[in-house]
Amino acid sequence: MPIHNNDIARIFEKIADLLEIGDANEFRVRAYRNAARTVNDQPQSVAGMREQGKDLSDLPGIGKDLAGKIGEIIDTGTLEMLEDLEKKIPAELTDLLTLPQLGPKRVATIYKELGISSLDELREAAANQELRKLKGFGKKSEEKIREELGRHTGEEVRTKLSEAQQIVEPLLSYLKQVEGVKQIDVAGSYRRRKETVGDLDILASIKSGSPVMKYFVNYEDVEEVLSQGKTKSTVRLRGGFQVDLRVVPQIAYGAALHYFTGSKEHNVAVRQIGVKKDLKINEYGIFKGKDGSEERIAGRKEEDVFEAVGLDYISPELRENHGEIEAAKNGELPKLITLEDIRGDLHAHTKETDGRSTLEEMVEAARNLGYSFLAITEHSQAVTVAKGLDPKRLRRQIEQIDKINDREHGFRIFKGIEVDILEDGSLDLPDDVLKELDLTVCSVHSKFDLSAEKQTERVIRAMDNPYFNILGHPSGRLINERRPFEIDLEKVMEAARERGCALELNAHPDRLDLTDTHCRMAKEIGVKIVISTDSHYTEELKNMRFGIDQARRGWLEADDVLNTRRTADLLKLLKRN
DNA sequence: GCCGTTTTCGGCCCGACTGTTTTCAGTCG
Repeated sequence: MPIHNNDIARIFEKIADLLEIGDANEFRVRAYRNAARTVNDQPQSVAGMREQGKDLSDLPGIGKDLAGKIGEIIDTGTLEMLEDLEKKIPAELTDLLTLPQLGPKRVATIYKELGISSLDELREAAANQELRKLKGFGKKSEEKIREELGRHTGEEVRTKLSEAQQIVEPLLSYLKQVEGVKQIDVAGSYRRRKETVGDLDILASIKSGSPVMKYFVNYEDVEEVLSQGKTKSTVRLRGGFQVDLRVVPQIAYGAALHYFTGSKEHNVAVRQIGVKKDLKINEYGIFKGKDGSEERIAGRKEEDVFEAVGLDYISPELRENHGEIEAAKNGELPKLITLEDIRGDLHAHTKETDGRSTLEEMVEAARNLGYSFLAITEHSQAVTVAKGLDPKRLRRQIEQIDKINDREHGFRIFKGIEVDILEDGSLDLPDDVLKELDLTVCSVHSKFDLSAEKQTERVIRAMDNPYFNILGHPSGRLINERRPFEIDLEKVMEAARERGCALELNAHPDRLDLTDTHCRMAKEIGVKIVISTDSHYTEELKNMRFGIDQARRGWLEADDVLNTRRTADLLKLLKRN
């Protein structure tokens, strides 16, 4: 069985949890967590890297010891150290850590004093009022734990960015209207435009006496106030979404915005540079000098933070400590793509198949977005549930588009198709109809369960067809719903570059397929990307924004993306020889 | 357990809020 990066990461996380419950050195614990993150963030399989003879201890936070442990996991599927740990501390105890209120210290107490190691036992003990007798616990803690056990599902839920946006926007405009609110922003992973967000961090600066905290905890969607202070409150909204509001003085707003935007790893790295320059950086500003004689030197603007440590301004999307700090130091940050760079959309459906808008409506909507082109790419015949097009119906659509194009000025409808890649790697429509099109989006919609080797072969064989232009939603994943299918995207990207094919970054917020790390891999390999919405009705064309977010997280520039080109240049690029 | 132009030992980011305390530990981000 191949060992995936997240198999390794999970083992390291488990070790970190168990070590922490066992009261190990906190930095040793952190080393395991860092390693888990590093491994998870690799776009390539770490097992594959090792097979190619790469030295894993070159990876950040992986030293000789952890490189050896990774090797052991790859070879044996497990780790002796973990098994030894589990002999001393029940592995189940880590389930208890998933409850808010319970950290390693209290879990250890519960285990030592009451012999409890599972959620069920904990539920019983809470019901029998045994927890409140423990040192460091009381009636309130016990009640909270009981409550949390009631709602506990066992799985971490991260909300899709698009859903978070629907929650944030009304809340933000509500808070903006409160008297004395000067500045307000959403920070955290939402501001970094991560594809999913855990909870929301809102930051505000106010005139003294502003009742913003009171308004916040009384917002109509608040289900429970989890904590409330002068500068920080936390609430849970109906539906379970957790929101923090932090209030900081205007003079520290920039420092706080940087601090709360994160990521944590990025912040730590920036602070470390600060420490070397004898600077203390926290959410209140940037301070020079030793304890006791500190002098604030900046913090009003976010730019101040970067300037103080000698870095170019780093866009929130890049702040993951994935090399952006080094790039900023050397003036080598990418000039990230923006929504304004996009000249059109290359993946859209209409009523003719499974869409909900007509061709004319889609074209009008695209024009209203300021686009110069829109590709109509219906499903092909294999996708029967979507009434996919056979050659005859596709030819009829081609004629229809030609007619509209004849009377359109300054706008071009591209004749396209989203053609299925069949199991044997052939395309679902014959070449003699594909050659009449401006472009093809080629997608896998069936046989998701092939081995990585077979799936990779299937897709690359499809690319051998000279009419293959763009690989649609390359991994097939649906966020929180369907895992990506097994495929070696590195090989696929190399094959695509050699053949002059592009990969789609599907901008639909449920897909966002490619991931940010894969976008970056594409850039490094030198294969071009197309950002498309896969719209099924006019309103969805606006999802381009989420694709741009993801592309920026993947370090993409306008030049890396084909649908930033002028119509004529793009048509030329799409012709393969 | 990692890391290094303060380099092989000794650091490793730092503050708010809560509950249980009676001056602070634990949790969280």
